[in-house]
Amino acid sequence: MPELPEAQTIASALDKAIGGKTVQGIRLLRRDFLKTGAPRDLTALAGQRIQRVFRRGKSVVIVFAARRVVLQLGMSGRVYVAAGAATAEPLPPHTHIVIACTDGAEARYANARRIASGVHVLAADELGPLARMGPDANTIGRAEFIARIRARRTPIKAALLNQSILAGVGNIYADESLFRAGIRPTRAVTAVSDADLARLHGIIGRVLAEAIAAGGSTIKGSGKYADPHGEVGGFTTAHRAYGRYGQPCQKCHAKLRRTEIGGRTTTYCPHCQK
DNA sequence: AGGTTGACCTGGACGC
DNA sequence: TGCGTCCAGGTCAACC
Repeated sequence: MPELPEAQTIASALDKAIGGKTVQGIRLLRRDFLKTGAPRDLTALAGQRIQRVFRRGKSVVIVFAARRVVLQLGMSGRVYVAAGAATAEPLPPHTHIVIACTDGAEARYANARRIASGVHVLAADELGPLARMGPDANTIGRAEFIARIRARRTPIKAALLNQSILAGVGNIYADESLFRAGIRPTRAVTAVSDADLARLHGIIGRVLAEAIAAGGSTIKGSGKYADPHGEVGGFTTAHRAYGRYGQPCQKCHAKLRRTEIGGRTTTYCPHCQK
């Protein structure tokens, strides 16, 4: 499930592969993935130059002079790049958009599931789904982080997952950050001190930075993530909480517990996380 | 208005 | 081996 580090890895690879290049043609293979804009808005990008590709929250944004194309990856979104002879290879399953550049490079957006996924073709000054996003979780300042979290009256984990408060944190990095901070995910924001929020802010920044450096996390099973070159994420082995319920805590050896917050499976250590 | 819940979707893991 | 069942979860809409 691509969260900020996985989206960052994809956006960086895509920027390197097609940034600055001119589009020869764009194919839309499955129309119902287009959430904003018309199919012809997309195909009309032929001949246009891709200025750059960047990440915002968990989304990948492809920038043209007069348009932006936002790829929401959802749970199972993947992007592949191919160049030269590789473009002759069959398209990966569930490929919905193919962007071919004049030099032969190709970017392919695939997505097996339609959950929380979609493509938005926006005007250059239009934000679309980006308008609802709070600041990126890896660059937000400490004071603003504390103020935005403080404004809520929910469990701390629900606040971290809320993209309008903070963009980019999903289930994996919420569980991992709260484990490292020793804060129980169910604890109300009102019961978390400023000092703990300040510490959590630093930990989230470090966890995301480490995950980006490792190329993200790959979870076995549905929507198995890999970067545009097929490399799986290296951060998975660093997981200490996510997906480890029933296994011993790596700090205290207590059995990790599972609960549910906002409909998401949540794993925590009943001893280390208060 | 903020908080919470459920729908959406389908591949893969797991059990018999 | 093959079938059935369950689980995963980001986003949005709807409701409280």
